[in-house]
Amino acid sequence: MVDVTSRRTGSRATMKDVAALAKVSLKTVSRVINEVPTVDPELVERVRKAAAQLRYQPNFGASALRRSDGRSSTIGVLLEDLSNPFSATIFRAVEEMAVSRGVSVLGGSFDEDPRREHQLTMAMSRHRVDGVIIAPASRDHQYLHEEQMAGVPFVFVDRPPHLLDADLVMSDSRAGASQAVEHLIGYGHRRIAYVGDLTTIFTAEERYNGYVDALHRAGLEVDESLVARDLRNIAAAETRAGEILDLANPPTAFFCGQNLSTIGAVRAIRARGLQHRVGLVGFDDFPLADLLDPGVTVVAQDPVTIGREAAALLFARIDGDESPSTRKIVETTFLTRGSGEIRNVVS
Amino acid sequence: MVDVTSRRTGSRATMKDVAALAKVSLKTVSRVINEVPTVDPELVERVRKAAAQLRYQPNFGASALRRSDGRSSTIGVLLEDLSNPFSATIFRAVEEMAVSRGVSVLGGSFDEDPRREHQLTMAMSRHRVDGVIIAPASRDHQYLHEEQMAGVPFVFVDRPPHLLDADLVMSDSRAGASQAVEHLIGYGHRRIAYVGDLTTIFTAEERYNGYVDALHRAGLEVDESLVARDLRNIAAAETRAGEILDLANPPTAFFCGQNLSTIGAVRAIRARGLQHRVGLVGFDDFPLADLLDPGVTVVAQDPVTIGREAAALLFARIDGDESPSTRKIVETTFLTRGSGEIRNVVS
DNA sequence: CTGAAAGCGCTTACAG
DNA sequence: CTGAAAGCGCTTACAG
Repeated sequence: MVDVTSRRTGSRATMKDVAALAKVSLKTVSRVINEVPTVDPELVERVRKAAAQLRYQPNFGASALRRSDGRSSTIGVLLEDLSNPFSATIFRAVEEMAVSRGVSVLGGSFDEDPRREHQLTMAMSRHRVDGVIIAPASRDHQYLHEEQMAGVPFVFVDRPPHLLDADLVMSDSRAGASQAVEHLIGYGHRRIAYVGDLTTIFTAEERYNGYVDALHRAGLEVDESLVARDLRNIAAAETRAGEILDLANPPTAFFCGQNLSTIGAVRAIRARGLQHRVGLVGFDDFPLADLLDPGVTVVAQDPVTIGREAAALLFARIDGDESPSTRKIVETTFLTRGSGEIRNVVS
Repeated sequence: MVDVTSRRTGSRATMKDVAALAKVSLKTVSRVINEVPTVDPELVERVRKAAAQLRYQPNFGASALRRSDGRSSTIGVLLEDLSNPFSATIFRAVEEMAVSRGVSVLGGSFDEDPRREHQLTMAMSRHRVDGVIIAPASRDHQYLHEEQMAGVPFVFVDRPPHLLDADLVMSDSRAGASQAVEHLIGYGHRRIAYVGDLTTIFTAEERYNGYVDALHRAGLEVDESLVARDLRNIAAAETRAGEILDLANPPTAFFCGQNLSTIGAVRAIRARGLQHRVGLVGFDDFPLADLLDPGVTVVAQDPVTIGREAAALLFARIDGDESPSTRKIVETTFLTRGSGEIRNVVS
């Protein structure tokens, strides 16, 4: 049985304790723990036994403090919102690569708040992380230059660095958005609404630009009454999409710049029973999009690849890669499921 | 403009540097950084200025190494799968409380692999985290007793500790499952299938038990041909649910023990066009469940409250609360949306 | 209110 | 192949 009365003693075995038990020097214990090959096998055995007996766990912090490379075996992954499937999938992809290297991951969410970005990156600095993967909320990243100078690599995901030289992995938002809108135009739509995220977000801006590009290329004007931006969440998107649907001259289709915007628009459309009459294409896929009626046509991003590529870049930098910074574009995939293939029969 | 050529110098200001610039002792800098009130305001000002000028960031690792409480300002949050909305929501709830205390969060996913649980908890130990919130994959947690003895509190979420005395926050799976099955029985169903997660998972077991309880209370027997367990993902659940639907004597309703199982069953039912004829209630809510046709009736858990309560407990323990361990049950909510209110017209 | 010395647990740099 | 000394950046325990 377990002794459940004694909650804590506060003691932890150190290398010194292991050395004493194994009757070797502290330095020999250090060699064994760090798997330095030039140690007498018999001593290795003694140290291993003593370490196991004392349940010795090395102290990463103490180790990092003294070692020349200062490695903490920790990285930071700071994204928009870890409970959004896009961020969560990137996080998991990074986590897999980190675990395989024995590296732990500090996670954080910005919720589009630049102050929180500063707060969390500062925390990463204080923890002396070996590197950071970041989807920034702010639009000025000069302040991270200090960290880079101190040897901490940054890999940006989903949004590019501004006034900072750093690696980047993201989707081609503008092209993907254009493709989506052209698809709707191809189905006869001329009045296409736009519902999107905060305009401070680079990708939201790009997706709006892609929407405008496609309209212009088709000789169509942007009708401001059909444009709803700066929508932070599903509820806001639903409300604004509803208002647009209730216009005297409503749109025949929607392009939505982000997964929460899409879900909000879907709700507004369904609330009015228009889901089989109003076209819809969303940017970024989401779970169950194919199970709705109609299925939701989307420009799917590939967050697994984004996360993997970002992690691969980060660990290469941590391992000493000093080559010029990279800008990696991950392909989007157009998934037709029904909502984007509703032909306009009005005009 | 930013100098983007120099990638790193490797240098970081230390307290010593700040002390030299401010012309005070190292100890005075330490006092200012730690906001000890008894420092001459003029010296505080000088130190603050010097620290800002040198972009000084305290080294948490070095601080933790020397301080008597050994605090690293880090906690671990180890869950089943951070990309599942249930885990992700718990993580975010914990993150909020941690950020407000200036604590960073190490995140990890077990994917129901006990070896990974050992690996990640060992990593937490090496990072000397101040506490851990854990939804364990293993069924024997004696090995964590060492950590507890060293003063690291553990709060279990979703699954209870076994052979270990620790706090717990979870839903009442058995009661919630019973309620769901009784609901289906109330709509005239007698042949109710069960589709659920790995039997090694405590909650999966409990939800199955709740299913059996409800059947027995209604005088019904468990028909093994209608029971599908140990399903790890949506695809497996879909396949098995489909096989059950294709039986010569199929069920008239499903109870599903977890969100991925539910989604798999929904897919199988829809693939056969039976969504308005076969009843369905799932355990654990998921995004868009209300937008499906019919909406999916669920026993909703409250991961926000689970996360908050777990974090509150953990931080209380970190702050020295030595009271006996707590077992906190968070209420589930029954959400009727249509799929569970399909009346059995067959028998 | 301020500071010089010692030491947290480990790795480095060196000597044997 | 092994070990004694010094030091990473900070806080403690103490003296003034």
